[in-house]
Amino acid sequence: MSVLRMEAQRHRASHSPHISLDDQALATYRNQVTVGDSIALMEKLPAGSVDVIFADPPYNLQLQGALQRPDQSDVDAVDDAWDQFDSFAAYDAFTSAWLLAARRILKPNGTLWVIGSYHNIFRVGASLQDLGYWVLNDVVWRKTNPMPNFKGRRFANAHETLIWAARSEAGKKYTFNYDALKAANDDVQMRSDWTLPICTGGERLKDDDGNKVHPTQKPEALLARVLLASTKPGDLVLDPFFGTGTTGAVAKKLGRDFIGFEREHAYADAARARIEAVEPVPDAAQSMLQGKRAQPRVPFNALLEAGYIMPGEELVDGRGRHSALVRADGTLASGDHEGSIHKVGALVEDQQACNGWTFWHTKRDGNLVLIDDYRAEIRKKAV
Amino acid sequence: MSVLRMEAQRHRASHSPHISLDDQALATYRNQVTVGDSIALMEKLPAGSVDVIFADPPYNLQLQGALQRPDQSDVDAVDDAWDQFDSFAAYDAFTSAWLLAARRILKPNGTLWVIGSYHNIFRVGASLQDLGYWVLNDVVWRKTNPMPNFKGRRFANAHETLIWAARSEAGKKYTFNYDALKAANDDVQMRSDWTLPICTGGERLKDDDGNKVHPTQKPEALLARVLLASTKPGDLVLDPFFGTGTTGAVAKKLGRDFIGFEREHAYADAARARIEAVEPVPDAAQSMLQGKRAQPRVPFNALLEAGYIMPGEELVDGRGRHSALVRADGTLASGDHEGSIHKVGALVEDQQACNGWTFWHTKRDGNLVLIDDYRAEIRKKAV
DNA sequence: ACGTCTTCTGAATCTCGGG
DNA sequence: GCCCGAGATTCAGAAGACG
Repeated sequence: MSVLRMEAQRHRASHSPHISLDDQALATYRNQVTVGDSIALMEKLPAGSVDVIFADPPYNLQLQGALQRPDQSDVDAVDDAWDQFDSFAAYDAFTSAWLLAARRILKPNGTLWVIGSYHNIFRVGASLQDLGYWVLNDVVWRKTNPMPNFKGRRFANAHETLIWAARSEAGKKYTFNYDALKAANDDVQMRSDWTLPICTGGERLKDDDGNKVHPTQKPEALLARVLLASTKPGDLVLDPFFGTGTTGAVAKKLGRDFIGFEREHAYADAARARIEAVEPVPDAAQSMLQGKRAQPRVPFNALLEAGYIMPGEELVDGRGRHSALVRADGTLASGDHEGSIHKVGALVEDQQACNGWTFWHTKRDGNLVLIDDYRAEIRKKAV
Repeated sequence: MSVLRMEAQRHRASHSPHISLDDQALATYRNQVTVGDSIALMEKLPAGSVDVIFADPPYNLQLQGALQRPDQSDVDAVDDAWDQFDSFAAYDAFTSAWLLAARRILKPNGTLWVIGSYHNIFRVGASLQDLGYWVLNDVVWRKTNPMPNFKGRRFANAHETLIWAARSEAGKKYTFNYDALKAANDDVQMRSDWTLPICTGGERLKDDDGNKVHPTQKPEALLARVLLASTKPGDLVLDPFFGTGTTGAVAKKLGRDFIGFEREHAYADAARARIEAVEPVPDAAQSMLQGKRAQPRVPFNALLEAGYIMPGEELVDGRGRHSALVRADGTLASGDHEGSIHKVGALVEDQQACNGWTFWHTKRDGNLVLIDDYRAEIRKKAV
């Protein structure tokens, strides 16, 4: 919505006797960032007035002590007060309350998005099902550059989960721009897993000291997919945990209206300044949707999983001077040496490094087959 | 476990008075597929007897007999909110019941895997958190070849979610083969998103008419990753919803023991035949890459005792910025600082911590030799 | 200007054995 | 259960430093 349209609407709302109280309430908050408690503010909005709600609620991370990287530097933890809850019960009560308030103001065919991690997303998902929302998809945001697991005790937490739900099972006429998404995705229908980098670089809001303004700012590309998938131009999008306003910035860029509720003045101020600077671009949709088509990484264990190589098989180098046993865990063993295809290659050759892909071969019908050839085949299939 | 070992164990269990009742119960079910109700069967197993549980529970709310109302009446397929809540409640009761039974038989440091989709995974996740399980990761199985969304009204459902949880927050010594996974993944740590094809082709069990035996047979590669990540060879893995026995087939192939519980005779029969045909990988290929944490500890003193380092000698760091005197008692002294190789390393570097093994060097013929190299030699001899 | 090397950082429930 | 001390642990990408 243009600034002119915004002004005109607010003018009507406050001056015309023909405008209902409901419309006035909506106009008060439309394209504004309002500081306050989300639930109390949502209760001021008329029922059935919002097309889409995007919510990035506190995750209830329950972090224990400090965490250090292997180089001894400190990890900047999300230790803010707003993420602290006494118990799962307290978190559930909070979750049900805001989901209930959100449901009242959603249009009958409106949809809700919530993002979370394993700390909270099961609570959120169960709550919204209990309240009558109808899950349409869970969507996985795969991070290209997640924070690693520094202590090597778990899988690297490389994704977050979004739930996309209709207001109710009856709300079957929700907006889903299937064809636009498909066209932007090289004519393949959009899947439930989205591969996107986290928010860094120039997009990340920093204060004067160079510190990040918000600990969990989401990338605009993520919000762009959400809005382009589930809203039409001119639709009204509410974000009850507005933070630094990624939802508002993307909404403005894509010609959608937004309502932002945020408890912290500092975040709200940053969001206002940020959105003010956003220029709506007519063709933003196309550019924002294009995902990167990186060559998929195929690790050695994919060859075992695909059946190209069997555990217990022997690999040899091109000149037949070295051999190694393929173990079921996807590692090699050769004499005293064990490790990845690269490490064992380096060890048997007594070199610092070795590209195992172009070093090791299988024996097939008396011929040597480079394992890199299998990788190429897997890549071909994976597209 | 070999067939011979299996037979021997069952023989002992039934004939020797020295075998406890608990051991007898375990031996009865070990490497067997047992038909019956999972919960009732789990209650027959001794507490704390299972290393890992993998569960692929039913989630179809309407069609499962287990999900009848308490009065045995069928849940009606009407879609009003009350009935929805009713069926969720029934599903939650079922979920809590099997998760509780599973938790009793898990070893204190055992872990649980559950796989599901957005229909049920939020219920499962919330339930297991409520019961005291401690979530370690949620893992996303990205399907390379998912079924498309035919109606074009949602995103293609291209993934399923696994939850990996410890029995409790206290169970910190769960098995996680970090180093093996990393080596098999081209020396990059394994992430929480796994890209694998669905179960098709020759792996998919078909009946005589060419129809698939089980509607949701999981790929063996998925189970292989689960077991390679969280079990050791010889561990005992329970699958309470065994289906056509992917868990058992992979367990046998990788040298793990399994217990399979399945309600349907047809699935159990198919699973038995399938597992019977499985050939375990050779023993040598079953051994897994062990990381540094698994290696025996070598005190610094051992280097002095073995004559690699002499008391009175000087150690230096790699960049030649610090030096320390080796004292006869195996401690270092550097300026005002004294203590272990680690403590003095940290003190001279003004860091919180330091791995002395990879910090200090001896000077030999003008070259620096890392003291960790001496440790490696001692470890090699100790074998 | 250009390429290379170094430094920094991101929603994180992040060690383990012995006394 | 607690406390203490040994010693193990990171990937991608942006930005800055340096030659």
